[in-house]
Formats: sequence, C-alpha cells, structure tokens
Amino acid sequence: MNRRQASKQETRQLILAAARLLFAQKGMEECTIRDIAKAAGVSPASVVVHFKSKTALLEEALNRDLENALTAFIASMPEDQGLLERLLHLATDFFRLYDQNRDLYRALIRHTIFEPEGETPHMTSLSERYIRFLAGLIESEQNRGRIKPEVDPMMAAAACFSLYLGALIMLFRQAEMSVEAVAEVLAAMTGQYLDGLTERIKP
Amino acid sequence: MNRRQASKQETRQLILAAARLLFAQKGMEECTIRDIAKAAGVSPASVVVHFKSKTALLEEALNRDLENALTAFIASMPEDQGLLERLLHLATDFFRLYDQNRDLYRALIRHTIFEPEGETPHMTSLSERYIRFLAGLIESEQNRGRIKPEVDPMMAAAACFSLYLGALIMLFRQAEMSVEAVAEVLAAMTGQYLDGLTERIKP
DNA sequence: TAATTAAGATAAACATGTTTAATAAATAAA
DNA sequence: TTTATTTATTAAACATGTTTATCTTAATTA
Repeated sequence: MNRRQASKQETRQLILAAARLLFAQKGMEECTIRDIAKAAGVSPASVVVHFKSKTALLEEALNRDLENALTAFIASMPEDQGLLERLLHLATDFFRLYDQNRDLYRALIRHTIFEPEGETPHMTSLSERYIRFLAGLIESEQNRGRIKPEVDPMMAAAACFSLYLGALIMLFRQAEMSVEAVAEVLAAMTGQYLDGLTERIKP
Repeated sequence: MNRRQASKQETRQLILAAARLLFAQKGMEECTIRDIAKAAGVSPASVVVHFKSKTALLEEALNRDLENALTAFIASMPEDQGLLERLLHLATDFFRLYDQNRDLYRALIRHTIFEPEGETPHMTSLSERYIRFLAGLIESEQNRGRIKPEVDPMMAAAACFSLYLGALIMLFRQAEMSVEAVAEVLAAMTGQYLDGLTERIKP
C-alpha cells in the first residue's frame, strides 16, 4: 500500500471512529457532519469524499456492530429448541439491540430499507444473511419431515422476515411498547404462519 | 368563519394544490418548498407555517388520493372470490397505484412508516383502516367456519399487512421488479400463512 | 369610531448536507 | 533529478429545510 493510500485509510478510520462515537451519543439527526469532521480532525468535505453521504456514513459506522451482533446471535442460538422458538430468539435479540438506541436504529433502517439495493450494500447484505440463516433453519426442519416438502425455504424465510419487520415497525412507532410485547405479537403471527407450513400427520 | 380564517384556508388550499401538482411532477426530493411556495404565490415561510414540515405537507398532499383509492379498492372488491384472492386484489391495487410513481410513494412511506404514530396521523389512520378492513374479511371467513375460532382477526390482519409491507419493500428496492412479480410472491407468502389459519376438516 | 390586541404572512437569517474549485503533496514520467 | 500528473484534502460556496423577528391587517374592545 502506498504512503498516499495508507494516509487515506487512516483519515477514513478517524472519521469512522468519530462517527461511531457521536452517532451513538447524539443520534443521527442531532449529530452533524461538521461535528463528526471536527471530532475526527478533518474537514467536513473530507467526510463526504470518504463516504458518499451522511446516510452512507451511518450505514458504514453501524455495520461492523450489526454484523458482529448477527454472528453472535446465530452462535448463541439454542440447538434444542423448536423452529418457532429459534426464530423468535433471533428476532428478540435484534429487538433488544435496537431498543438500546431506538432513535439511532430507526434512522438507520428508515434511511436504508426502501432504497434501491445497490445504494445500501451493508444493510442489503445483512438482511440477506439474516434471511439465508432463517432459510437454513427452515430447510433443516423440512429435511426432518416437519415442513411440507413443497415449501420453498427462501420464500418462507422472506415471509418470516416480513413478519419480523412488521413487529419492528411496531417497536419503532410506539415508544411505550416494550421488546417483550413486540416479541409476543411476533410469536403469535409467526406461530400461525408456521402452522401453515407444517406437515400434518394424518390422524 | 372569519374573513381571516377564510383567507387562511384559502392560502392553505393554494399551497396544497401546488404541492399536489409539483410533488407528482417532480417527486419529493426534486421539489423544494420554495418551488411550491412560488407556484402557490406565497412565501416559503408560509408553507412551513401551514404545514409543520415538508414531510407533513407530502402526507397531507397525498392523503386525499390515498383515502379515495382505498375506498375505491374496497368498493371494487369482488364478492365471489376467496379470502386469499381478495387480500391479493387489494394489495395489487395498491402496488399498481404506487407503481405509477414509485419515487414519490417510496418517499411518502419511507418518511412515515417508522415515525411515532402521532407524527403521521394520516398514514396511521390509512393503514389502520386497511388493517381493519382485512380483519373484517378474515372475521367473516371465521364466521363461516373456514378459519379457526381461536384466531384473532386483528392479529391475523396485522400479519397479512406485514407480508404486504415485505412485498412493498421488494417493489421499491428492486426497480426492475414488476407489480405482477411482487404480487406473485405475496400470493405465495399469504397463501402459506392462511393455510395456518385454516380450519381443517378431519378426514 | 379610535385604540388595542391578535393573527397571518413574510423577509431575512440560520443550520446543515453537499458540491465545487483550489491547494499541496505524493507518485510517475522524462 | 527535474518535470508532469494524479490525488487526497480542504475552504468556500451552494441549496434547501426551518426558525425568527417584523410588518400588516383583521378582529376586538373602550
């Protein structure tokens, strides 16, 4: 790596570190690019040169933690529980994470979820990873004969993810709603959905 | 009504009319408050005095059409079809509407769906109306014994709405995705979900 | 009717994300 | 080594949503 490339990476990291700190402290709206630039010791223009936009910087700043969180959540998945319990386990882990800083994560999701996929590469890849993992859970249940063979695991995972998003919207829209309450709603909805996938034993 | 109140309403309507026109023509981002103010023949400050923010103005500007659309979609609902077909009918109607101006409706939904309920009164009431209608459909199926009696219609409607939102996200995120393709995915997901609600005839 | 108050409208200012044009320094070319 | 070129950085400008202080005029009151 060049001397130039190296120093470029260094300022990039300075900006990222400052952004992580300030975004977490003050939230997305209350934290300006000028604030971050000042904390990083660079010019505001540099922030935009290194990261295309404030939204892109937010996505980049939170991505590492989110990827690590997903990895940790997957690793801590209890092996001995049923499919519904495991789906809820994962969802609830994320609810709890988002609950620690609702405004910040609301901003992140709000700014990324409806945008064209290419514009939000990290969130796109994170949700794809999430959905693929769900599909894996579903497929392994299917292999054990507990789910109808004609069910497409990716499609079913996408449906579970949609239900999860619906619950997430509740969490963000209703400040007084607790993680537990949202998880309960999601449990009911997902339970009903899985019931539709379930192979029925002929009585 | 006062002369003062009357003229206030008049400028409000001027702004709304200009906003409807310009938002539809240029989209949310490409259309500035100054543009709208100029077209309405008022000052930019007036726009903000009458509508709390640009987002609130967008919500207000599109609300009438959306409420009317929902009314029309409900009215045109075929009576002779099954629950799944009817759910899809309604969803597809909205997909087609949004497809006419994806950027504009993406902006609307993006700016409202994750915000606290009180901040987006129109979108809140629109989606509540949507969900209540779905719940009505589900309840009437339940009354005919086609859906398990223990299912809560509102909860099931919320689940269907979540699936609808998941499909909507696909539509907005993937520019090349057609309304038909999205409707097909939603059909599969909703079909599986309804299967879980269905009362099974003991063979 | 005259004086006072309240309210609607706005010009000007402000805050902040983003762009542009200029600078300086490192790399490549001669 | 000297020159030319590319590039990271930035200061200044710009665009635009929003706020503030001012002005005008309608409503109210004396």
